[in-house]
Amino acid sequence: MSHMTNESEDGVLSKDQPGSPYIDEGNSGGSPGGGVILKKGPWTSAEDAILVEYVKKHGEGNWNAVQKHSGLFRCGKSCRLRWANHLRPNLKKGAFTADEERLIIELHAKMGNKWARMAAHLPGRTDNEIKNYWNTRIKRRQRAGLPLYPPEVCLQALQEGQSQNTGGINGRDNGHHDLLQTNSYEIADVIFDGLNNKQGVLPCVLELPDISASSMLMKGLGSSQYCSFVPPTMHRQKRLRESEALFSGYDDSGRNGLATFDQIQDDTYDKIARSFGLSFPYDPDPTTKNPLPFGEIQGGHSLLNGNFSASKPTFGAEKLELPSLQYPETDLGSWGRSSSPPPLLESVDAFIQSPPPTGTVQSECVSPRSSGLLDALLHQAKTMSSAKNHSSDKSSNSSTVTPGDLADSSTLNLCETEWEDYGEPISPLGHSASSIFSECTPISASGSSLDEHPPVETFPECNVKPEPVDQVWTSDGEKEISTQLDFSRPDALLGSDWFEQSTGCVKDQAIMTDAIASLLGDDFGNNYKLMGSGPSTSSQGWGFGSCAWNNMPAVCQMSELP
DNA sequence: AAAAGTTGCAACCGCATAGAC
DNA sequence: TGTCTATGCGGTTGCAACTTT
Repeated sequence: MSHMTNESEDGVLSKDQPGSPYIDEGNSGGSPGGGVILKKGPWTSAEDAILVEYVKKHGEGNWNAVQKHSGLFRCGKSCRLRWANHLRPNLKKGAFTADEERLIIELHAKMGNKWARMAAHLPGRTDNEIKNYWNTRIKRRQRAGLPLYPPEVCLQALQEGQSQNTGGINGRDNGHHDLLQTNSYEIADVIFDGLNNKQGVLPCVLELPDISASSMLMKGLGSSQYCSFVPPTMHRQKRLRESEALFSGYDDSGRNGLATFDQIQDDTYDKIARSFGLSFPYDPDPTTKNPLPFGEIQGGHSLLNGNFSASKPTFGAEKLELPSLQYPETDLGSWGRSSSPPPLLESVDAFIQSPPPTGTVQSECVSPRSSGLLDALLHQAKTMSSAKNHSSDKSSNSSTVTPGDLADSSTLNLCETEWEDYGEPISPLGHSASSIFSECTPISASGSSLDEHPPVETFPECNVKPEPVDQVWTSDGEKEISTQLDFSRPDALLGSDWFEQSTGCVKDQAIMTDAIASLLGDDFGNNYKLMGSGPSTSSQGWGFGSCAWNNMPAVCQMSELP
């Protein structure tokens, strides 16, 4: 959309008209004091022409000289912005393509709000354009109750992160190169997206002295972006429309599964979520209360702008980084090469192999602040795993509470408090992340698949009544997910072949199980009892897993023990 | 049909930072 | 070392277009 409404009014000062700068009456601004009054507001085509001409002659840069030499009454900053965002040659106009969208998502998962860096990967696109797109996307997805990142992105980050363990710290440098070839938004998108969003579970956010990962969680997962419910005040019709719009945003024939799944996920949400007994804003019952999702900041404008405003209170977090996987070129000394993303997992692995002395857990587990959300989650999960392992080792010998324990406890207490604060002591879902991960392989190995009913496990305390979903997803007639899937058993999904294929869960199960188990920690388990069952490695824990692995079908349910 | 509300985008501002001088 | 300039970024605003009431 253009704001060039004053085409007749050039808004430029002819070089032979010194001393009488044009000031757009409707957009007058500039500095009233001393010197030239600079024009603000929309650029006119005449101004554009002047700027283009100037750049042709003098090249880019030295923008403050533009005003002096061209007669443009625009500040250098404005000139630079105009040039960079609109006049620069080779700029790509029009809507983002599917591949570009996917790339943006992927890049954002890795970089966070590093728009310029993202733009570098998108030839012809500007940082501002990407930022606007992202903010718009966030708004749409929030309103539609969708997660910010497609699960595939999370999983890819996960896999990449883990591959770093063996592939070296440069493993992710090339992460974006194959983004455009990524064509794997498959059913997991539906399932995970749906589960994630509708469950709106983020009861627990780790709060470590180092705010990196936790802040990301606070601002990312903790925000409605990740645990988003549509505000209850939104009209259903509007939400539906927005969902349609959202879907249409991915609607592009020939596109991969991302479009397909995004297109149907709202319906799928309904089905899946209802099968979990979830209540979410689509509930037509006006009496239904939709408590704010965890992390939802009431009135938080930051949520709308999608930038996770650090200035907004987020569970007490201070000025925070965004939920990004930012890995600036600087400040990576401890991580090795500056050009590489922080080798989270290497570090964690090393950490696990060489547990720090008690009491140094947190300080030694400083999350690379430059890392992104997903990496941060990984990092935190594994860090906690290591910490827990260590502390549990110690606890076998002594009941001494270590600082690390204290941190965990406080964190978990926080979680508990937040559960209570939000008046939702019961997770809408019914399985623990740990159990999910722990069951991943066995179920797969035992042949549980989407084509068969998973064994109906007993969930003695489970409030969720399984409800068969008629059809989860159908795509081009090739991959039809069984209608018999018991979504109260997300492990059925996890154990399925497609899940294994799409997530690589089995491969990394041991690591993840351990990490998640730690996240679900024993401390937390003291307060909450896992409602699910299964050979969980941390059967008494709850909570963070389903949030940290927001895009995992971590299905948890908890109830507060007396 | 009109008013009110919403959305998307261009553009701006303030601040932080890097690099040149 | 300090200053200046360019750049990047988060946040915000204004407005036309669009949608809803």
